[in-house]
Amino acid sequence: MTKRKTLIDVATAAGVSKMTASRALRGDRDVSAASKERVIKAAKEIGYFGNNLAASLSSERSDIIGVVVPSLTNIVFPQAMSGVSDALVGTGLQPAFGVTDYDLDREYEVVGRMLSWRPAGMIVTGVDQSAPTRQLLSEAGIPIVQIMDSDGDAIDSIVGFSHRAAGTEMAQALLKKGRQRFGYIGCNLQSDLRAGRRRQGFEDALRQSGLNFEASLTRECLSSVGDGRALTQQILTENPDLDCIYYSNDDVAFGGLCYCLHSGMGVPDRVALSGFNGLGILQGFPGLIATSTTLRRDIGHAAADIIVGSLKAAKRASQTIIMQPQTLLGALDETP
Amino acid sequence: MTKRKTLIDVATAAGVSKMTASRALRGDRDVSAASKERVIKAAKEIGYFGNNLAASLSSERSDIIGVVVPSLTNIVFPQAMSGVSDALVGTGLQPAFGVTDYDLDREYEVVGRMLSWRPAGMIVTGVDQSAPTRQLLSEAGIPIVQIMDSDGDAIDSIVGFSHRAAGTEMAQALLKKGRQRFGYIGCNLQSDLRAGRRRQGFEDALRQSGLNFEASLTRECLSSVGDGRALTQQILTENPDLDCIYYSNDDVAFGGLCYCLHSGMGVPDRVALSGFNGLGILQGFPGLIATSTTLRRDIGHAAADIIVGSLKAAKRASQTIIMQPQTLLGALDETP
DNA sequence: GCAGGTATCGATACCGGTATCGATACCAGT
DNA sequence: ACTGGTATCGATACCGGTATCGATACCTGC
Repeated sequence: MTKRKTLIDVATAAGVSKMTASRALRGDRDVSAASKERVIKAAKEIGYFGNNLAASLSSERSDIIGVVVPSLTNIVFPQAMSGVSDALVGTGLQPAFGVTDYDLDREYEVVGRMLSWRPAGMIVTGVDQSAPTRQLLSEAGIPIVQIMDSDGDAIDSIVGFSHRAAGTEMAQALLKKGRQRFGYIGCNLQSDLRAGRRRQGFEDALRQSGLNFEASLTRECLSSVGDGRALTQQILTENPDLDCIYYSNDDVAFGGLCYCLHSGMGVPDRVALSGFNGLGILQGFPGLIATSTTLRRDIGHAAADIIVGSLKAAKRASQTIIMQPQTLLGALDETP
Repeated sequence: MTKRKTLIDVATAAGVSKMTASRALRGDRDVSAASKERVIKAAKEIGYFGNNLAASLSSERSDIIGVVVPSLTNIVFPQAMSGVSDALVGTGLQPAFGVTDYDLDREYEVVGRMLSWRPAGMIVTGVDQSAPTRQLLSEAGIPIVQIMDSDGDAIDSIVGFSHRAAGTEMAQALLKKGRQRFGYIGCNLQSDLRAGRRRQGFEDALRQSGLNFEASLTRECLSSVGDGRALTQQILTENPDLDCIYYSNDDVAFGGLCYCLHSGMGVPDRVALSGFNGLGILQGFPGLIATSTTLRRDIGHAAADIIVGSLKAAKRASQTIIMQPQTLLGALDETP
């Protein structure tokens, strides 16, 4: 490969100093229109693309926004990332994504490595960071936004909602519809603390009515839909009297719905199914699964906006934005 | 915020020069065990996390692997990213993801910006890059791997398969099962060139048997499952004689299955449905949709391995790995 | 005791940009 | 003609690390 082009090559080609070339390319002032044009033309001709490393090192700032998510295989996180990505288009900022696999030590590692690229801001998922991670973030001196969850202490800003409250609200809605015998099915609860909080919130509401889950199956899962189907078969076989099942999320609930449809069990009359997220998959059988719709894209978008805003304002303005999930009962709503 | 710690702070704290500190932290040779220990201890105490910008600028290399995908909302790409991410754990390399939204100009932009971080390697999706993008990549002097598609010219290495062949194979399998009246339903074909190639391959096989699609509905979609359901209703209403529908992918096909189950149409006896990817969602109704299973995670993993390997070997060894999809007919296989 | 080798360390020169400030040229106003 | 101001540009000093090479100390064998 040929040596990579540097700013000096551009400057030489344009017949100016590298400083003038630098200014011209960045649209800085103090450059005549004529030089500017010559430099830009020269840069294009020799195929110059700059070196962010040097630029950021020198200017003590980069245009990277670090985004840390626990998983890529749960579609809600890519959707949130998508919102971030969209919000940053045209701002000159660029997202960089990192994955933690729901592991707090990995998260520390990933955050540390990201910070060492001196990003302009960071977006991290959830509020359950370890103490060292929180310290890293809060000492970084850049805007930090925690997303997807508001059941905890803020490092700086938060865009999310209370999973606990979402669980409670869903339980209350189902109770109001006369459901009494509840089962719970969950996947990956070890690591997914937010799903655990939803369950807790749900349980709280049940207890307030003197009830509790009559059965509960939790398991580390691979295929959410397939496992949801299998676990639903198991729970309904072992507990044929259940009239409502709360799932850790929509994927698993949808698997349950597939089982019920396949075995001819009436949904939601005979047994009501309730998930979480309002995923697109539910459109396969509209209204049959009660869910809480969460605005993942909007959350990602809003988080990015906070960072863009506080970079422009050149000051940290911590804020907390709650994007309340909406409880949708679907067909269940039409029953008395 | 307090001034960020630099290597000099660590060196001072440990009572050595910054050069010795640098060597100690990187595990370089030429450092006594005693100094090494003191430096590492000092670094931990003052919370030093390095500055990748300076390190990479100076050493002319970074530990970033750039990964460019067209979309985050189509689950197959996050799955491939996941494979990359896994493969890089423990290698000291770090993935950085970029999104193009299926836009060739955005792709050029994203690739250019990534390259200006001087990554150690790049993984890009597909083989349909624009000429300028290809030039950027091939001149970067780093290992490049194109993934997910082998129907085109390689820049360097390729890990993928022929979508065209996959379409052909599926059509042949369905023809062999006696299907004769085919419909096609596709979402987002404008941008998803690979889905288009599958359709072409499928059509090729039909023509060889003197057949063709009797009906075809394509549309830019939002919710694949929901749109698949609606489009299937439409195509079957307008063409009640179809005995097989090929979809652009499994999501859309699954929506179609939901419609058929809901309206009591026998699948696959009355009408066979065929998708692509072997998604987990199919486990909701195992075997009812014929599909081609693609190894997204493995593709991502293999691509990352190629880069890791060629970095270790310090030479570019272009290779092409074909991970052939497997055509699964499911329940259809049990019909004569 | 001395030559030659090895282990350890630090001074110095970069890497490729940007910030800063001074130099130069040119203009208008008096 | 001279002064003061503005527009344009370049020399220089960094940013925070790493590569290189020379310096020093210590050890070994004869």
